[in-house]
Amino acid sequence: SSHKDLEPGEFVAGIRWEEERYPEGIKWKFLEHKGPVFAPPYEPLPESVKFYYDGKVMKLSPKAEEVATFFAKMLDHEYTTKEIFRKNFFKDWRKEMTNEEKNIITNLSKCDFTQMSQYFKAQTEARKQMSKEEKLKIKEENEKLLKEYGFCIMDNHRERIANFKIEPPGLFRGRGNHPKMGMLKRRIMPEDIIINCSKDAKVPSPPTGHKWKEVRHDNKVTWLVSWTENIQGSIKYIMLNPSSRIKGEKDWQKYETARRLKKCVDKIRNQYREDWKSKEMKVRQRAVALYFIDKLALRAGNEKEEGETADTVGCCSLRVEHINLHPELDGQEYVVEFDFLGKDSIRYYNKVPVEKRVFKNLQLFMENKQPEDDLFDRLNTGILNKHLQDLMEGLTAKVFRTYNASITLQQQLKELTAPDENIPAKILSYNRANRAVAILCNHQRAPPKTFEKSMMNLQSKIDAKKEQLADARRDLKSAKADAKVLKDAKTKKVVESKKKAVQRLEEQLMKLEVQATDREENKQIALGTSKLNYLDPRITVAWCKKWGVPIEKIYNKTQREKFAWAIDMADEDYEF
DNA sequence: TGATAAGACTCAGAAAAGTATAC
DNA sequence: GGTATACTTTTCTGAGTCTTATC
Repeated sequence: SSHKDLEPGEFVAGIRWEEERYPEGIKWKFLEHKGPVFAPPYEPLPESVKFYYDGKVMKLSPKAEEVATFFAKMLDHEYTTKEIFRKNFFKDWRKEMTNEEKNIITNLSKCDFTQMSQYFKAQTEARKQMSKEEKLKIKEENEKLLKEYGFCIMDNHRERIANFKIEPPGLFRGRGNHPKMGMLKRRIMPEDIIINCSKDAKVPSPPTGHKWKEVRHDNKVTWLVSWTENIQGSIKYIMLNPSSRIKGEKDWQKYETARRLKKCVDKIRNQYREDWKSKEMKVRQRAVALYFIDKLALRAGNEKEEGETADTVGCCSLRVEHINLHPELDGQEYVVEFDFLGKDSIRYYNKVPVEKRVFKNLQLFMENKQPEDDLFDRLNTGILNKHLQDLMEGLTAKVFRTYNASITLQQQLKELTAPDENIPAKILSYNRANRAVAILCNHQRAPPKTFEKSMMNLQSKIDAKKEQLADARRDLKSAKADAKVLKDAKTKKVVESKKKAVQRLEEQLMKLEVQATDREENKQIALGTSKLNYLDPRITVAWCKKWGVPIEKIYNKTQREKFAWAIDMADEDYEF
């Protein structure tokens, strides 16, 4: 099928993600589902598991006990030692205590949760030791639950729901230095739940003895269920899986917007370079910020309410303290040194040579400011995006990330793929291209705990393989010598088989070495996020087709489901 | 009407669960 | 051939972006 140049939503018979157009803003006509699955009720601890306060056994009321178990389960984790975590936890825990408990338990440090903690560890261990039959039984129950609650009907399709289970109560763990860490995430009840479905659908029934907060029929949104969470007061949603029509189509649209940017990006770049010279400070700031977003793939950087979240920034919210200007550094002129915490408190550290004009502008923006002042004091994401909207319909700051990620993949694949390499080497090239994007987008991960060890294991495998290969070569050599003397069919055959053995070992060795390189280069880099969210999957599909690499080598089952639209659509000459 | 808050959606890495491989 | 370990996939839910509603 060659309909690669269709616009999103354009009609092609028989292909589900191109099936139907809706009027502006309408997301569906029919929606029916069974509602959410609630967290299992709290099971009180056995009598034998004791809690001690100030060295003395103390029986806790069920509510206080439940919250105590949340803490006990996290005892091994670093954040139970953090001041803020402990303070927040203790404050919320006390709210769940009876008056009597409140009078006794006044100091968290005097609480001894070790028995609880050991009890849960033993339970985890027991779960691992379960018999095959018991494990199978649990698996079957999960499948039954998925079958009943994990799907919905949206228009003419049965679609997988992403998160049909309600988040269980527990202690909030933010990322980085979150001021609310340790607070109690309360149990969500049917009375908190808003159900969204179509008027002609069967409304899901709430658990016996309960009522929904509300049932609404809003086909301008895609969610099925929502509730308000108690830590930040924000709304949580149950939505569809990425394999669904509604998500797939949106994903496609995202990449089409990025492709439209490709057509006008040169013009936009010229424009912001002009704007570096503007008389208006606001315009200059906008132009420098946009330059960063384009060149460095920074996020937009919305304002955040102070004290409500970890202190992280994006481009527009950068502060003076986050950059350092070096007129000269390591033989390069006009270097900007970035050091700040971005989304999820992941550190962004980069030394970037910039154009003189950008450098001079930054000096100007920083004049007479304190470290904690905004670098771009005349700019925010609203102003920036409004400007971008004028440059291209649908253009916002994040489109630059998508565009630069995808174009980088395409370029890198072109550059790195050697036509006569074998499949494993091709896959290494793909991973390297993917890695270039992950580095651009600053997608990092904590090095795996067993990284050093697993590297050493791999190295010893390589060494062993090298020895095998040396042996095989020696054998081949002596077989050849024999053949030279004897010249009979039998010895010739032996030479052939020894040759094959050497070849096979060479291939195996090469595969291992490739694996080692790949793993080493990947130590602190997370490839998943870019693969899933930034790279136009059609580039990958085309590359696989062009070089005969099976798509399964690049995308696993879930990823193939998510990118089904692209796998169907792109042929080998697709260009982003 | 424009600033702000609420709402809806995408994107994020850690951890748990599942599977393959080594021993 | 069974079990421990390593590696991969899935789940989880927090943290962003951007749009829409509200005062």
